[in-house]
Amino acid sequence: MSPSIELNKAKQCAGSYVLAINDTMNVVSGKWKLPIIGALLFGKKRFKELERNIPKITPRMLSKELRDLEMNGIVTRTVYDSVPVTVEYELTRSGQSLTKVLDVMVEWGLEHRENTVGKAV
Amino acid sequence: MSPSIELNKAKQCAGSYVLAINDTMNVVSGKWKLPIIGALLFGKKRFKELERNIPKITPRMLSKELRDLEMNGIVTRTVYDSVPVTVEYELTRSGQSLTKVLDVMVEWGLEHRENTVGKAV
DNA sequence: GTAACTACTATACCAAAGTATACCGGTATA
DNA sequence: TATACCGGTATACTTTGGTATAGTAGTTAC
Repeated sequence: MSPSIELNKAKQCAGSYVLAINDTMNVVSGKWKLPIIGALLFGKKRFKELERNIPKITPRMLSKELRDLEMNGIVTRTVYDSVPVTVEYELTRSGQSLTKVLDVMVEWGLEHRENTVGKAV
Repeated sequence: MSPSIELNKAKQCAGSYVLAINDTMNVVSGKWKLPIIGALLFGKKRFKELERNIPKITPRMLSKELRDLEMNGIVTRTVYDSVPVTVEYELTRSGQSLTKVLDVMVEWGLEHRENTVGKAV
């Protein structure tokens, strides 16, 4: 409940620091995980909805990444016994709390662009 | 100078939001960028020092990633006209400010582990 | 003169990540 | 009976990322 205390602990133990960063990296790395998480931030969605919402993704990748995210506790998969069966994907609390990470990423990205105006290429 | 205002602006414009996240992802993704940045957080270092500090990295990858990070404005490369020539790599202000991003990554990683105790595998 | 250090580069290879295309069984609609 | 939607899977391929191994040019120490 007190993240800054946990953070200080972690900083004193390089091992868990690295472990925690790797956990986070596993969730955000790859071409499609962030687009999928981004789509689900607007609410739960079905497979085909996600496929339509995320340009250029193939069902193979969508399926694979959803399984990955489910195993890592980022999304839940719920099968409804309707006809035809519908499957809904939803972010867990952990998944939703990724916005914290994304927010500082946006913040850093913007600052970085400001810091380097005209210097690139 | 007021990051939260910038952040809100970005949230209203999906385009720059995505752009900013991609900028950040480019800097942290890959197997070696974070280890290199991590090593440089303790102060500027020379090529061989980095090579010794980062287990298992090959000079090819170190060279490539340093060039990458330099082009992206994360590290500076300074050649000293000594004998033999020494080359020092140092984090830019942007590079140093990445700690903000890494800190929330650690924080989220730790929280996520707490949220999912015993649930994985 | 030969061994070792500096900061790399070159070539070839290998493995992971991602793409393309097709297909599956089931249900509903026309 | 044919077509289309649902939630995927199968197979094969390409592209990207990373590894392994060797070598470069210059300098210093023995």
